[in-house]
Amino acid sequence: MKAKSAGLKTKKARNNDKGKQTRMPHAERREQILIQAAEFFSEYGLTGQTRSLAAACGISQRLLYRYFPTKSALIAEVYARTILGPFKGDWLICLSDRGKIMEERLIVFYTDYFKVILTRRWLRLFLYSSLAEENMAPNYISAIITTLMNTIVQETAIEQGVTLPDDPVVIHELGWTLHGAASHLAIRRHLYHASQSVPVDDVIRMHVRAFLGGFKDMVDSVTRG
Amino acid sequence: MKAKSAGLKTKKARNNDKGKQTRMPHAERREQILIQAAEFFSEYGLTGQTRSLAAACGISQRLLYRYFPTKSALIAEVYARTILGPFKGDWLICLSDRGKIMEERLIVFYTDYFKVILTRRWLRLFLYSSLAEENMAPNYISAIITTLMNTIVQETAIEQGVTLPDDPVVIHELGWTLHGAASHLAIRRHLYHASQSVPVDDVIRMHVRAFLGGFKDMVDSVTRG
DNA sequence: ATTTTATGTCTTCAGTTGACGACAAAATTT
DNA sequence: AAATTTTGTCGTCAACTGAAGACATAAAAT
Repeated sequence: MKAKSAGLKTKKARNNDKGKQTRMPHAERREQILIQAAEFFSEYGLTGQTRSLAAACGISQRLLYRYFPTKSALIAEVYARTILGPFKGDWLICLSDRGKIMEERLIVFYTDYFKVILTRRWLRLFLYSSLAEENMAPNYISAIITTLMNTIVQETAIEQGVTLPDDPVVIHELGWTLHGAASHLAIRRHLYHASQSVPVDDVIRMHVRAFLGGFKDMVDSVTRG
Repeated sequence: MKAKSAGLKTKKARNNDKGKQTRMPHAERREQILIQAAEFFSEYGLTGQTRSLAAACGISQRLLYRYFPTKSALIAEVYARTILGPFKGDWLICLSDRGKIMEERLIVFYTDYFKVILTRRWLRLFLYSSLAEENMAPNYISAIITTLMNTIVQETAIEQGVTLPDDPVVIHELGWTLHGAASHLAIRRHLYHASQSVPVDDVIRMHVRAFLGGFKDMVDSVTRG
């Protein structure tokens, strides 16, 4: 059952499909494509076809190439926006605010982080990219995450009066305990479709308390062995 | 620079490429393809091409279709073997062995689990599958993981004299704290190429102690709120 | 030794896919 | 209003891709 020459509608006929086929200013159209592309590639992977993407945008496939020289150039820009864009600068400031107890800081931060970063779209795109290119993901975000981990672990250690080991890699690893838990919560919810019956905020609070409650034992574990 | 008609070697000539082109018994060849396919699809994703896979196997593309009716039938079998195959039945027994303290049981289990299940191959294949098909992964493993989580949380609660909430979903979620940490450790190491300088066993021990040390607080967190 | 069967390759096909030349029309400039 | 530029589409190309027909040959059965 092939479509054969069904694509013979006049331009007017096709315009009727969507109501308006108005000509868009450059920046606006580009924006629209980038937004659609983020959604599209995050769902279907980086191997998703340009024709499907164009259809999703309601434009011809050729038009994509007026705005981006190649498919991978488009993907690179989508990645830069979707993955790197949403990181907030003031997260670090909030995490270092000793006016509040660590539990509150962490709960606030991870609740926000989960909502802003760990969305379905972000996660899927991030995973697709990480799987496809060995060091696309890590190179870009490692600096941010490193700082984040350092701040969290250092602040927690200060609050609990714990002495940290010297090795920065170990400190990093300590922070990943909580960060990994949050990340993996997102993977479960967005990718594995785990039960959503327990509210995210509750689970995050649980993880934060487990982290703080187990922090001393954890540090002991790596300092003594 | 195209190969043009470079594929004109006689069969003998091609045989020399690999030394032996011996004819294999059915089961053996099938086995070889499945092993190569697991490696192949885990590296290049489920969209990896049958021609490349055949090349990796050192056989013609056509031959794949003698052993598997379609590409997706091959993938399904690879998935069943690689993802589901390596689960060990006696893990549950070890975890329930009250002759040992929980810390030891958990360390032994997760060290083994990391080595056996959370390999690069397993992880990548699992993620590719999860991304591609909404509920391929969860349906297959959910039963196993559920039992695992229940056992771990229940045994820990007994050892620590903690009363658990009734909601099975919450209990599930408690267990995922540790399980997610281990899984995410694997993601970091195998996918993001994080530093490997701290031995896996040490990190796992750290996570287990953090889990046990924070368990009471965590349960309090979900029972009170 | 001859027939049969299973293993394996070459070749081709129909549909896909990134990319682009050529053309049409709307918006802007002159 | 005419010329120019920009936005947009159609059609096509060459390489790719899953699948399968036709044929060759090694191993096993008769």
